[in-house]
Amino acid sequence: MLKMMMMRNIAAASFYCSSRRWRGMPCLHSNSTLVVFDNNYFAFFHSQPSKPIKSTRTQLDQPVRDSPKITNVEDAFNVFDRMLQMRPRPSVVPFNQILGQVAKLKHYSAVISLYNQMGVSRIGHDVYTLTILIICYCHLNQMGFSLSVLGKFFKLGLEPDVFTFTTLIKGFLLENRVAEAATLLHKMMRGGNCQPNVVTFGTIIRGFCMKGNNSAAIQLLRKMEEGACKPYLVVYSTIIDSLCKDTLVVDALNLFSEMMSKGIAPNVITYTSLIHGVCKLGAWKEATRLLNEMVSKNIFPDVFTFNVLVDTLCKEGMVVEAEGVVEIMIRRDIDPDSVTYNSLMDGYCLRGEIGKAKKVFELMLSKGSMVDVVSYSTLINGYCKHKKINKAMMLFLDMCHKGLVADTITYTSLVDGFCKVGRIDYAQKLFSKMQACGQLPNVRTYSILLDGLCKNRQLSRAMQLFGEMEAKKLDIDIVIYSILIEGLCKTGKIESARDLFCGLSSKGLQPNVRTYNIMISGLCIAGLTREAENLLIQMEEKGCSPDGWTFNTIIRGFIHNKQTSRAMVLIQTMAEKGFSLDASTTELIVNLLSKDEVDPALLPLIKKSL
DNA sequence: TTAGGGTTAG
Repeated sequence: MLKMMMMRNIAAASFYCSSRRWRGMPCLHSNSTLVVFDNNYFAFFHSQPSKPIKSTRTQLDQPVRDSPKITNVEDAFNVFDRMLQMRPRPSVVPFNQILGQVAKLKHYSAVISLYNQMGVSRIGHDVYTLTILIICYCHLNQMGFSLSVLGKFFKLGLEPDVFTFTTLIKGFLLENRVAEAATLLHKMMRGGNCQPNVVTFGTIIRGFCMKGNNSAAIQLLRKMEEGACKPYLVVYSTIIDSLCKDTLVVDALNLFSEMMSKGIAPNVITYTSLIHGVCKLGAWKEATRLLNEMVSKNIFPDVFTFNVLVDTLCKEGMVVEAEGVVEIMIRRDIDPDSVTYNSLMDGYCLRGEIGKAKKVFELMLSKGSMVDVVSYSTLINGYCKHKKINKAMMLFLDMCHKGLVADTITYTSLVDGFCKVGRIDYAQKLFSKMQACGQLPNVRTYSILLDGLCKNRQLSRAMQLFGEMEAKKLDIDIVIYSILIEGLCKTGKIESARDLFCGLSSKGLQPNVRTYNIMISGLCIAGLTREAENLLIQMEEKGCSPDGWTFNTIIRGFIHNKQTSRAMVLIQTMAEKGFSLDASTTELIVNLLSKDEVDPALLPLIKKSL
């Protein structure tokens, strides 16, 4: 209902956005028309001032000395070449500016290439050049090279500054090298002439957040508050975002209030994190409130905010509504980007509407350089999920021809696709190929291949793969154990399955409802219905609520083991808990009724449970 | 001219 309310607001807002009145008036919030629905005000879509008209002048039309804003790598290389041909040569500063702008576009390898060209053309380096180079190596997870650039500083008699060290700390944290990051921080603090600043501490706080250690992040925030290096918006926003990602939205909102009470004003990034957090919890009313609140402060949603809305709607199956949001973006002169379209494609794939997803993909292709690895992976995943492995492989080859590098997620989707069509040998080959191509399988990849092997009754290979995961010290989760327990149960190895199940707590893992259901099903198949029923009691005692599947499995177990009266007792319990008989259990009961094996007095109960 | 926060895929 709340979702529908939100969508009606969006739809209403869309109407006003397209009206002549709105288009002619880049209005302020105070002048805007409010869209009212159940006391919610959804004004932001038609209160945001229009963006200025884009200049048609290309980057190359502008003189180098104006420090042109680079918007793509091709322009960067062109401007760079022109500068190299200039006589006298420009100083190192404009070269640094180009390197910096390309780094901001996240084309780190291109920066390294430009840097090498500077060396060939005998253009000197300074602290800026080398720091930008370190940034690039850090983002490419090549800390070894970053540290060798640090060596260049000393060789050239240059002194690294707080920017250099902060970047190196970030690089260490990105590679999970926490101890080295801490050592560098302590060296800075002891050194005297290059003290860490608010960005350094912000970087460390983000490192804690990335590791899921919100309490350490908050502890450091408190220390900053006590000291001279006061936290500001970015630091608070970092923690607010991390709390939202961990679904600790109440804590995030409390920190948000605390931040504002200290006079620190939020911006669109802070609000987008909060909106994302509440959307993930399905708290649409709260999302609407936050959207209206930000607009009331003249903070307007940007492409990130809209993408959060589009993606959440798509994940909820509301792709038509998501398309509506995209239309609103376009009217608001906010260009949908590849993230927007990738979310839409995934939304269509989730609904099984691959044709529509393909149309979005073709639209992206027609727009030029919009299709990326995620776009291909999304569509590949859509085909794989619907057992169209040949189409998925065609796309995979196409992306390789275009020079796009398939990542772990792309390969994982394809491994899943091959497993789904029973071509387990191909799945295993692809699993090896991805590693040969430098893409490491993660826990998800392993879980998919393990499941494929178990479902194809290749249990010994599955156990071998599990051993590989243990040897690699991967973070083996309950999903992996559930797959193995199911594989053991289905091959009649109930003892081994029971051992694995009972050993979960010693590994610090809690079975979830799926794990219980698998074990209960295994016990029923083995005729151990009493033990299955005990497990039902045990799971409830441990706070894991059974679902309809749990009850139906045990009821079928009772019927198969000719324990009809016990089945009827459980049907009663199930009905009291609000669950129904599923199709296969119903079929068994109808069969019993036809053979007069059920007391007619129980008929009303059975009817009630259907 | 260099460092820190928000969006997508399994």
